[in-house]
Order: sequence, then C-alpha cells, then structure tokens
Amino acid sequence: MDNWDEIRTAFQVARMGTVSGAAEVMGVHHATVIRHIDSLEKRLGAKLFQRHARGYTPTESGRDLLSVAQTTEDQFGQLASRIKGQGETVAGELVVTSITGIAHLLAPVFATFQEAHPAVVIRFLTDMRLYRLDYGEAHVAIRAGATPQEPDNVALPLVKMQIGLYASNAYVARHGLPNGEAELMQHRFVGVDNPDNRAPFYRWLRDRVSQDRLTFRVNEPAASEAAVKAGMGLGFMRAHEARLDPDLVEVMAPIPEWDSPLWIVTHVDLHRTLKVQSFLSCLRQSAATWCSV
Amino acid sequence: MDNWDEIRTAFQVARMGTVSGAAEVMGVHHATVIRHIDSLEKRLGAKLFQRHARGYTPTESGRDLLSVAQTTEDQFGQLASRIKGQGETVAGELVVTSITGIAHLLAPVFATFQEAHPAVVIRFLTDMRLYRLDYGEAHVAIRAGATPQEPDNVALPLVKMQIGLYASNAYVARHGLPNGEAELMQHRFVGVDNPDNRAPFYRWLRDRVSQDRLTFRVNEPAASEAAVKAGMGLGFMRAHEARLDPDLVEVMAPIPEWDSPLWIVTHVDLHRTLKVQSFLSCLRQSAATWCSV
DNA sequence: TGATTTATGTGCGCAAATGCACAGGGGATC
DNA sequence: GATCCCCTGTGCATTTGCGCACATAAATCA
Repeated sequence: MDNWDEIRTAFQVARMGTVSGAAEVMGVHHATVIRHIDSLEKRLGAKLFQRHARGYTPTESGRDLLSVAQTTEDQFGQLASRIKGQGETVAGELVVTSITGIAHLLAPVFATFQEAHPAVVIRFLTDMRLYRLDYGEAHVAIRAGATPQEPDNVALPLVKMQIGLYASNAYVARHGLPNGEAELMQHRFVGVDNPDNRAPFYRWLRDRVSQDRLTFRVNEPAASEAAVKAGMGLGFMRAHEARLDPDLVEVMAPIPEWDSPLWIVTHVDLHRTLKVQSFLSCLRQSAATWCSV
Repeated sequence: MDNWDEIRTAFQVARMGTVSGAAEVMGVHHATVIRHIDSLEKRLGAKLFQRHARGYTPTESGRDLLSVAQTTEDQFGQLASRIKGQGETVAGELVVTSITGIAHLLAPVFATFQEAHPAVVIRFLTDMRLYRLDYGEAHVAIRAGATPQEPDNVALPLVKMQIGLYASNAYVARHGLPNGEAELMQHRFVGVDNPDNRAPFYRWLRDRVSQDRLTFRVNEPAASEAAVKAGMGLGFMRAHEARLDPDLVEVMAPIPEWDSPLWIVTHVDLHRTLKVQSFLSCLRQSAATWCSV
C-alpha cells in the first residue's frame, strides 16, 4: 500500500461526500481527486465509492478507509505540532558529553538548567571515546584542546582552564620543591602516556624535562590527578580545583602558555534549537565564574 | 500536515537509516528521497535527520515520526488486505430492499444464506419509497414491474409471480361468484388507487371493468389484501399465498397475462462481489420453488 | 416544464516532480 | 596509509501528474 497521498485524497472524498468538496478542502483541482480515486481503486481492485450525480458515496470499503485514515490524520496532526513546537519548547532529552573530570563543574550548570526547564531529561555522558555529534549521539559536547574543525559542527570557545603544576604535601616533604625550571629535571612527574598529547602544558614539559622523568604514566587525566594526590610526583592540574585541596602544593602557578581551552561543540542542525541555546546560555553564564575563582 | 507521501518517505529513511536504502525499498531514485526529506523538513521547520557520510540518523523528531508512521503503515496494510479480500470473503453487512409483502418469501432465503455465512449481518428494508442502489443504500433490491432501465444497475429476472383474483368466503356468500368476464361488472373490486398502475392485472381489469367498480382503493398492496380478506370485494393476490388461506376463494385462476415479474437489481459495482453473488444464488435457488407450489 | 445550479468526467497544454549521470566525501579494509 | 566502496548531493533531460476548459448529466427551483 504505497502512495499515501491517494489514501488521503480518498479520505477527504469520503468525509466530504463529493469530489468537488474534497478538491476544495485540499486545494487541488477536482480532476486530480478523480484521478487519485481511480488509481487507488484500480490498485486495490475494489470500489471505494459509488459515483452518482450528487457526489461520491463511500462503500463498505470506503467507510473502512474513512475510519482508518481519520485516525491517521489525527496522528499526523499531533506529530506535526509536536515537531513544530519542538524547536520552540525546551523539553525532551538533552544529551551532553564532555571530557572526563569536569563533572563537578558542570553539575551546578545542570542543576540550574533543569530547575529552569523541569521537562528536560539530561543525559550526561563522559567517556574516553568521543561521542559523535554528527551521528546524533549528543546535543552538546564539551571538548578540550585545539579548535575543533569538523564540518557541520559549530565550536564556541567556553573558557580557558588555568593549569598549574602541583604536588602533594607528602611529596614535597620528601623531595622538596624545585627552585626554578632548572631543578625540574630532579623531580618525578605524573602524566598521560602519550607523546603526541597536544595539551600545551605537556608540550612545555617535554621541552624542558626528558621523557624518562615521567615516571608514572596513565591513560586518563583522572588517574593522573589521583597519583599526584598520592604523592607520586609533580603533575598538572586545573588550578581552580587544586587550590581548593589543602593537601596540594602549587609548585608552579598557572601561566598563559599552559592555558587549556575548552570548547562547546554542537551540531549545526541542533545549534539553532531553543533547547540547545538555552542550555548554552546557562553553561556560559556558569563558566564565567570558573576563571574568576 | 498534507503530503502524506513525504511522511512515508521519511519513515522509510528513518527505518533504513540511509537514503539509498529507502530509495531501493520504495523503488524510486535516491534523489527523490532527498528532495522529499528536504521538503518535509522545510515545511515542519525542524530537522528530522542528521546527515553524515554513512547515512541519515533520525533526530528526536525523526524517531517520533518513525514510531507514528510505523503504526500508520501497519494500519494501511491491514486496511488494504481487508479491502482486497473484501470481494472474496462473505462478511459484513448485506442490505436487501424489496417491495412490501414478500418478506415471508424471503425469510427462508435469509435463513439459508445466514446459515451458510454466519459472519454476515443482514439488513432487510421494505418501504414504500425506493431505496436507491446508486446511493449505496442497499446491495440488492427486489423490484416488481417492468424491466428496470437505470444505468449502472444490473437487473436479473427472478420469477414471475402468479396472480389470481380472489374473494373471501364471506363476500362469495353474499354476492356469489362471477360467471365469466361478463359478470365482473356486477361485482365490487379492491385495489390500489392509481390509474397509472402498470401492473398487468390492473390493466387487464381496467380494460374490462369501469373504474367506478373499484369501490375500495388503497395505496399499498398489503391494505388491498386485508380488504379482500375482510370481504370488501374481489382483489388480485399472489396465488401462491392466497391458495394457502382457507378463507379465500379463487375467483379466477392465474393466467399468464397477469404474471407479475420480479427483478433482482444490483449496482454494477457491487454485483461482482462474492457476497452479493452468493446471496443471489441463494435467492434464485429458493425462487425456483415459489412457482412450483 | 424549463432554467439553473451543482456535480462528474475528459482532452490538452504545461509545470513540477522524477530519473539519470556524475561529482564529492567519508569510512572501512587490507 | 592508500585504495576502494558506499552514500550523499546536484545539474540536466524527461515524464508524470496537475490545472484548465468544456461537455454532460442530474437534481432543484421557479
């Protein structure tokens, strides 16, 4: 049963009782309506209407089609209003993906957003693998590093995370603090196990300290931070968090070169929607406070 | 929400996941599918799919459409099989209309037919006004008189009802029996009040008896029969019935000139259907016994 | 009974939808 | 990492489907 338009035409004829009436309702010529009915009846091999001078009277089959198509029209109407309104209301699901380790930053954002828009169900996904926006896996992604260049994605700068070099009190008690860049070579370092890591502070480190001083290598930032707190060596951490931890010592204060930019990335199709836009405004408002602290 | 075909296209794309796959399923070119999607999205003002190199991934709205259209496709499929099979199964409603006064003849036909096809609901309509087949008011009509000539109707001869002239015992006791046609003028007659009545026995009567001998005039045959039984005069009745009534005397036995033909009339569209055909075969089989009695 | 209105139905010209061919791009595989 | 393959997307030729006008028929009204 292909050609749903012909069913719709037959539906209007059954409802109106005349070809002309249906044609007027549908805004087409009555000849078109006749052709649709003839085609549909031929395909079904059964008469849907009895033709007479006063119009078309639906047969048993025609009345059957009428009731089925009536519910179809209702369903489609409701579907259309849902979809049309979907861009203008803030409801449904909002999928946000981000790099690991900033959940505690985002939590208040989510709280504020959900309070303003209670109809929204938030799914927050953090994973090593990049959730792909163009496969519809997420509405909003928060990425770190260089400017994302993927087509169909719109990337907005969020904040520059200030990064400092930290150590635990325990480590400092044992090894002391480096006095200037020259003494860095005498210390142990903790960091991610990837020579290609593009993070500016790692590139800075590679330029000054030989690779073998990276004596504890991990594959995810959270492990690195845990290792620093455990006293295994010096490591880069977000200044904003590290300064709140009384057990950590700021070995080197953040310098602009280390700044790690965060990007908001959305798919171009979803970027315009009110749901995404209102979340983005919440996000950027909160982000303004992340640096000032 | 007009243009149901575009919804169907979007539905197939959502189900297949690719434009090409949907195009192949629908037997159209993939360019057509792309154009349908673009048109539908433009009209709805919202994206239904995220486009990427591997295909089309439905958005939230697209998934909504998918589920709605899925049920629609099911409904239409079931509708189509109902309509296609409708001509081949004997079920639903069967509307039969007839002249008044032959219900007792038709009753056994209905009984036989409904026993053979329990799924059928029979509506039997007898009324003074003619139920119109071309307005879909009935499937089968049983008419009396001259050959029906209306276009789009197929008329089949059913039987020739044998008509005789009868009187009640009471009338005969009072007025005696006419001895030959010459004495008819001395009697009272009962009949329908319409000089244009085309029934052959009334024309026969008009040729032999002056109109003023029709001393009791009615507008429906049933009243005429009642009047005959009440002894108000001579009247024409179906021989088959009158002979069963011990209170009636056969004044003149049926002659071929009086034979009143009955016709089966059906609309050409409905005539071919199995439901109508099987009723007709029942009817003609029973009718064969009406004359032999 | 005749005029009028309203409805269906058909041939013709045209515009819009479709099919086709090719370009482009992103994954997947080896 | 290079090649291949599949899928998308667009300009152009074609055809299908649409609108228009007119014919026709039936029902209503005066």
